[in-house]
Amino acid sequence: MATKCFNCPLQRSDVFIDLTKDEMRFMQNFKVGELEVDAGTTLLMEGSNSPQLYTALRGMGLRYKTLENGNRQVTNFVFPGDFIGLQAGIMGEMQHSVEASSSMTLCVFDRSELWSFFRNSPERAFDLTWMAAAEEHFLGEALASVGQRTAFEAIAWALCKIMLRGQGLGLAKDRVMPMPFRQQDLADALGLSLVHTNKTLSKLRNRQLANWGDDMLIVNDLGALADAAGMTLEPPMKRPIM
Amino acid sequence: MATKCFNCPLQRSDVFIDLTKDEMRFMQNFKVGELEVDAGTTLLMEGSNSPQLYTALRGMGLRYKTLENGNRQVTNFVFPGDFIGLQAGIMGEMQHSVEASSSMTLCVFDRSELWSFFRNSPERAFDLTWMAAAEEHFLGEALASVGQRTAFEAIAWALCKIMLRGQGLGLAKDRVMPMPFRQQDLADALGLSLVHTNKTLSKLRNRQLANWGDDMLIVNDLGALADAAGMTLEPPMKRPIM
DNA sequence: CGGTCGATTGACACCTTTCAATACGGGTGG
DNA sequence: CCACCCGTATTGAAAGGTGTCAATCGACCG
Repeated sequence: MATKCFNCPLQRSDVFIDLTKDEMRFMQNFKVGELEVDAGTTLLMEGSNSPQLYTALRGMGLRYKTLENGNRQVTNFVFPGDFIGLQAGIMGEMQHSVEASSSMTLCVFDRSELWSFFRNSPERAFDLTWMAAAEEHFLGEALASVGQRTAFEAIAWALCKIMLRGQGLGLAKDRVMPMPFRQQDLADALGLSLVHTNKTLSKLRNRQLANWGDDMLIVNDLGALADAAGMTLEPPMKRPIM
Repeated sequence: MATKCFNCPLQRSDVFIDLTKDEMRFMQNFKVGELEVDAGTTLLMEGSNSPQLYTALRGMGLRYKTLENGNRQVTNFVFPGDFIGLQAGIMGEMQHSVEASSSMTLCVFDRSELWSFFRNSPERAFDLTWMAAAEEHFLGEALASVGQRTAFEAIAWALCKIMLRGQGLGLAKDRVMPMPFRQQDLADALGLSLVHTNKTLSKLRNRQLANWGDDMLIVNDLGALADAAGMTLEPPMKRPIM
């Protein structure tokens, strides 16, 4: 039985902007169902023209591109509240693939209705643009990390970002949060080799900055980790949710 | 004397979607003036909350972020038709700086009017989202280049991208186009050192793939350059213009 | 004509990749 | 119940791409 929007568990998290009653009704109308997938499932393929859009409700995943030479670039990690398929909705087709890293629950929307956002709900249309701009912002930061940071700093940066998102969503209990990704995923996100990623992770572990293993990430001192990354900790902005 | 929108020189280029008469009127109303700047001028600063938005009419520039350690990451090059300030308009403040690399002419809009796009012109609001999604797409590609390509491939990729944009805009006459950037700019865009960038550029020159010097970029065989980059040449999508 | 900025080049250090091998846990079939 | 296999994590050694340091050069400019 699909969750009703006015009962959306994500709305309880305070990182999301509360929907008005009108918006809630509008979204409920837009929602066509719910999807449960196993870990490893590909949700959207690069180049696909999916008729469906999703909002992640539970679980985690990855966005990635595959290059001509077969290399893979992970462009972002997917967390609850993330909107999936915006590019397909706006530009016609996905520019990257999306895959589930853990089992996931997703809210399913009908892409053909996307236009009605712009016609009938300027606020929701604005939120859509906000999300695209936020993703642009994140990719800019990721680019700066991959381009300008050392492997050690980059990995610290990534783990810090992930922990911050987990905390905002209430996924992190007592400095520990689930992290169902593989080391290869992180390596592909930062443009590093698997071997070097592994060795750098153990260096972070030795220095007691971060401990990732058994699908769990433990960070005792987020400030120290941020220092190691050469970044400044900023409270995440409140964001809209679809 | 400011250019009138219905006389916009960019509309003559066929990479841009034609504006309808209504949209043209709407934009003309939104436009508050024209700005002429010298090379080296900073148009927007990271963190700033500028009351003005721009569309580049002539000239080129760069978008970049500055890291805590002082390193600079160039996130994109600015060409005519690019919209500048969208992030400030949507998210409240700029997440990157924008600087002119050559002298530039810019169309100036009033940021406070941005909301009227969503309220009064769903089509224009959609185009705004389209642009944000396109920038997201580009940053994903750039991330993949920096992360997964060798220095040689990455530079070939970047020069190829630049040449393609120049051709689309009619800036490239007979395989030659103006390129007012410094080698340091390209190095900062690709996460490479200046020295290595310089040596790689001369390698491209020796192999007759690309010749960049004296603010001019010459590419005789774009296909060969794309091959060297390990990328597939795709005709650029038609895009909206603000 | 000295001074600055960008481009160029050589030598050397080192961070990161690649290659290879081992270990460990979970699933599967005999 | 136990071999066997597969995916993932881990570790060591060696090769190599890229960064850093330093010096030179040409063009432009006050």
